Amino acid sequence: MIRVFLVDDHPMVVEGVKALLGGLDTLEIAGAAGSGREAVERLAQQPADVALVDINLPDMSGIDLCKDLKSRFPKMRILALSTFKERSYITRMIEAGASGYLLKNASAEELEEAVLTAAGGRLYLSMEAAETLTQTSAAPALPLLTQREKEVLSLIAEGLTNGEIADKLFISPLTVDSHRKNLLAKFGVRNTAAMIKYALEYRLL
Amino acid sequence: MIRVFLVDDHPMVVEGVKALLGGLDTLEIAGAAGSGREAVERLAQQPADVALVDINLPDMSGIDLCKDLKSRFPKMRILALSTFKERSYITRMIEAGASGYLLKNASAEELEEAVLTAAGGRLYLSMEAAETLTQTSAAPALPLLTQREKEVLSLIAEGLTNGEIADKLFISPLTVDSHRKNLLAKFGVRNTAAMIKYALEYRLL
DNA sequence: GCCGTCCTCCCCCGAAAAGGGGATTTTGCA
DNA sequence: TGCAAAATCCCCTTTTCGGGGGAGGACGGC
Repeated sequence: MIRVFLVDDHPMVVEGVKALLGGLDTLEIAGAAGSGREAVERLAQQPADVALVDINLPDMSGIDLCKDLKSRFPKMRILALSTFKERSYITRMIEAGASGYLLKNASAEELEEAVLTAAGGRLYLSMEAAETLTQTSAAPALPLLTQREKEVLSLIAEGLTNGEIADKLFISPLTVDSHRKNLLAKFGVRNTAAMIKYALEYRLL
Repeated sequence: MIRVFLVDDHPMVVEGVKALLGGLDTLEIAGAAGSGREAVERLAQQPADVALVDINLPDMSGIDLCKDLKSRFPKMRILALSTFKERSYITRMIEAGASGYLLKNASAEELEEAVLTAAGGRLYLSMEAAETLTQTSAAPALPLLTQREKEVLSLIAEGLTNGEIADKLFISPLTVDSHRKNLLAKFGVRNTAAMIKYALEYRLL
C-alpha cells in the first residue's frame, strides 16, 4: 500500500484526486496540505511514499518545496502537478528532485501509473510533458558561428580578456577583437554580458 | 512489429543488442549503421520506428545525429545509448529530441521496455539516468545575493550599462558600479562574461 | 547601545571593450 | 581555378569596466 500525500491549495483538486484514487487498492491517500509549510509539518508527523505537489502554492513555489522535501525526506518521491506544460517548469522540477510531472487533466489511470512509477524509483512524465521536452527547441534565429568564433566565444565566457585569448590561440589580440566584434554583431547585442546570456540560453556553449 | 534500427560503431554492441532483442516477437531489428552518415543513408532507404543511437560516434556526436534524424524523420523515435550517465549528456540528448536514455548494461527486458515505451511516444529513462536527473544538484558555493544585487545582475545580463541601469533603478551610476563590483567579488570572477555564465549555470537568473 | 549588513554615493586611474573603419592571406568548395 | 567565406591583422576614438580605496545613513539583531 503506497501512501500518497497531496499538496495543493485548491480544495477541489485535493478532493478530485482523492476521488480518483480512492477506490484503488494499490495506494491510499495519507494526507493533504494546502501550503508548503503545512506540508512539511504534516509529513514530519506522518511520512508518505509519494507526494503530489502543485507547482503553484501560496507560500512558496513547488520547485522550492520539492527541494526542501527532498532534503528532509530523501526517500520520499515527488510528483509535480501542474496545469502548465512549460519546458522550464518541467526541467526545473525534475532537477529539483521530482520523480515525475503530471498535468491536472490526468485520468485516474494515469495518476495511478504515475504514482506507481514514482514509488518504484522511476521517472514518470505525462505524454504532454514528454512531448514538450522532446520537441526540438526551435532555436529562433540562432547565429551561425564559425569554428574560430566558437572557440573565442567560449574563452570569453571563461572570463579571459582579448589578450589572454590571443595568447591561448597564438593569434594577435587584434584578431581576437575582430572575432569579438563579429560575435556581437551576429548575436545582435551590445555587450559581452548579453551575448553570454544569449549563448547559454541557446546552448551554444 | 516495431522496426528497430541500431547506430553504434562497436560491432560487439550491435551484435549484442541483436542477440538480446532477437527472440522477441514484439519487435525486429531493421538494420544497423556504424556512423551517423551511414545511419542517415540507410534510414532514408528503409525507415524504422525506433533508432537506438550511441552517444559516441566516429563522425559526429549522438546529440547532433539525434537532431538530424529528428528533422529528417520526425515520426521516428530515438533512444540514446551510452556508457555514461552524466547529467549533461542526458538532458542534452532529451532536448535534442530523444525519447529515452539507456545505459549499455541494460538487460534484454529493459531494452524491450524502452523500445516499446519510446514507440508509444513516451519517454523512457533507465533507473540510473533517472537517478542522475533526480539528484538535487548540490550547488557548490552559490553566492548569496541581496535583493538589489539580483536586480542589478539581471539588468547587466540584459546588456544594460551602468548608466542605463542607474536610470532604471533611479540611483547613481556610481552605486550601480558598487553593486557590480560586489557581484564580481561574490562570484569570485574577473569580469562580467564569467559572472553571467556562472549566474546562468546556477540558475540565479 | 553596538555591530553588521545593505544601500547609497564618491574619488582616482588604468585596462578593456565597443564602434567605426580597412586590408590581407588562407581555405573550403563549387 | 576562381570565388566567397573565414581568419588574420591594423588603425582610430569613445565608452565602459575593473581595481583600489573611503564614507555615511538605514535598519535589524543581539
